[in-house]
Amino acid sequence: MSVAAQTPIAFAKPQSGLPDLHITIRKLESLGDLSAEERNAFLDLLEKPQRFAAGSDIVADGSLPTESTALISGFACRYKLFSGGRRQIMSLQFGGDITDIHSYVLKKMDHAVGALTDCVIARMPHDKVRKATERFPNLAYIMWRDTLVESAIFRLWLAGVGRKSALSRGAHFFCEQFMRMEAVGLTNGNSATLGVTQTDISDCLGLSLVHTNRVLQELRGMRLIELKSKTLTITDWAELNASASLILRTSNSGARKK
Amino acid sequence: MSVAAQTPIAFAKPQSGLPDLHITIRKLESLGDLSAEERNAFLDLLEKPQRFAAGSDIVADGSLPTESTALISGFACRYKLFSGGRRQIMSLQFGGDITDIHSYVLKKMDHAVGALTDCVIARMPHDKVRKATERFPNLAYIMWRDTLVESAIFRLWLAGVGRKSALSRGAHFFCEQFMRMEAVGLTNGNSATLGVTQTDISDCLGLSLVHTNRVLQELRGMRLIELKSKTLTITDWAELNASASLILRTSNSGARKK
DNA sequence: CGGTTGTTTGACGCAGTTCAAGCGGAGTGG
DNA sequence: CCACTCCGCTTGAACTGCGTCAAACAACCG
Repeated sequence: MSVAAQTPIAFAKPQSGLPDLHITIRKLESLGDLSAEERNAFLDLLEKPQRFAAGSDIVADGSLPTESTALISGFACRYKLFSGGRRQIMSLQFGGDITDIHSYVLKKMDHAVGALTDCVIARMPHDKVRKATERFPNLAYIMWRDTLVESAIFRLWLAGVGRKSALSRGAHFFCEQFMRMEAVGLTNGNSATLGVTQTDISDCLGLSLVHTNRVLQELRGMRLIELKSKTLTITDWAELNASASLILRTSNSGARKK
Repeated sequence: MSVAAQTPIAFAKPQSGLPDLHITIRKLESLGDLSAEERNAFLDLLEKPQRFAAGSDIVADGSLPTESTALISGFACRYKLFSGGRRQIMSLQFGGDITDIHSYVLKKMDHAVGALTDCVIARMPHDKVRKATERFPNLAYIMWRDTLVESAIFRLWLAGVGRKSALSRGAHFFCEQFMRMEAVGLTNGNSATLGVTQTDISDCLGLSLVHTNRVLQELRGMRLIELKSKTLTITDWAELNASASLILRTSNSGARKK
């Protein structure tokens, strides 16, 4: 994850095998309505797709990008690396996610974006973004919305890591990923391809790998999910949801009882 | 914290004892430059200040506010309440903070904002916000920046709760609050008034009250901070900072060692 | 000065971590 | 087609940071 193994393949060849850029539009339209003009303006922002190898950084921590990035296919994550190699993943990203509008507004990255699987991305130069949002304020508004939704997800994760049991967090994680993937058409019935390892999941949940494995086994044992060879199936949505909000972890938190 | 004890005092009397609304401008200007026109336009958004009693909700979880809120004085927090009375605080807020531009963009609150001490707030009706941001796009841009900075803070907290020891988290917490308060002029040398209880801090850190108390004692014992009767003094800034990034908690996280 | 809210201390328990080792599948080279 | 090697998954056993329980103390306030 430390070495950027960027592979800016020149896609002279036709779109063969290349995922559809329109997944970004599906994502934006899940946040608000777009006119045909706005759709085209957004697609015009996207430059020629590039491939990134699993394990490489798409955006480095501390960098000052001059472009934002849309993820077209594959799985990436926002993460922060600590001394001793400890990693906390702050969000999972997949097709349609814009991985760093932040850099357009905040300039400097306070975390890295890494490819968990092989990824295809499309860059969006900041100056083109500025022009487009000036011409179509609604685009800026929808991107703002996007960052706020992500912010809400951070709050949920924070609350979970802070106050929920490992099992609840796991249940929540699968609910969330499945719903987000469904919104951009990456699911198939009750199943979806979740191309991440248990190691990655443990860094999402703030758990050790060993304990994450045990949580997964418990969720499987409860017949709430199936997860093998990267295929996630939600077996019992209602119960999974219920487990996600259960707080098994005890804590004499200070919230006033009254 | 559950019952809204709003006290919309009619401030017919002069501003006597009322804190200065300009603290909101200091906050915004810490994020970007404002023209005199923009400053005035923003101040015009603010309605007559209201008082909220400690323990009451300024914005309720799940509500659909038609106004955003600027905190003028006092301490508030974003929080989420779980079954069994467990609470996770997602951020501390004080003078100058805009507690819910979210509601302007996202409509529905996914968390509550509660007053930890007596507070004075000023509402900003959404329709006035819309007009002002249409007229002054830079205002919208700066508010977007504000939400993104907050988002970055959420990520830091998440990483801390997920992967750092209790002591590190505590050290980080005091660093962050002090720096943020300094940015709006709420500090006095190395000291600041932090009007929150240890119970509140424990819900920020995702720790139990008892353990939070022990962390505080350790930080005091290390001569990094002093904290009594609501006055926080940073005794050794460099060491406090160093402790904040130390990861004492062990974890066989999956981040690739290589 | 009594009631209420916030802080501190001690003893004990457990959820989750660490250490260590074995297993299976997928590639890769001979 | 087998041998070798990663890499990811699983399991067991011991350990510990932090939570829970319980109780006393301190500070504030009308």
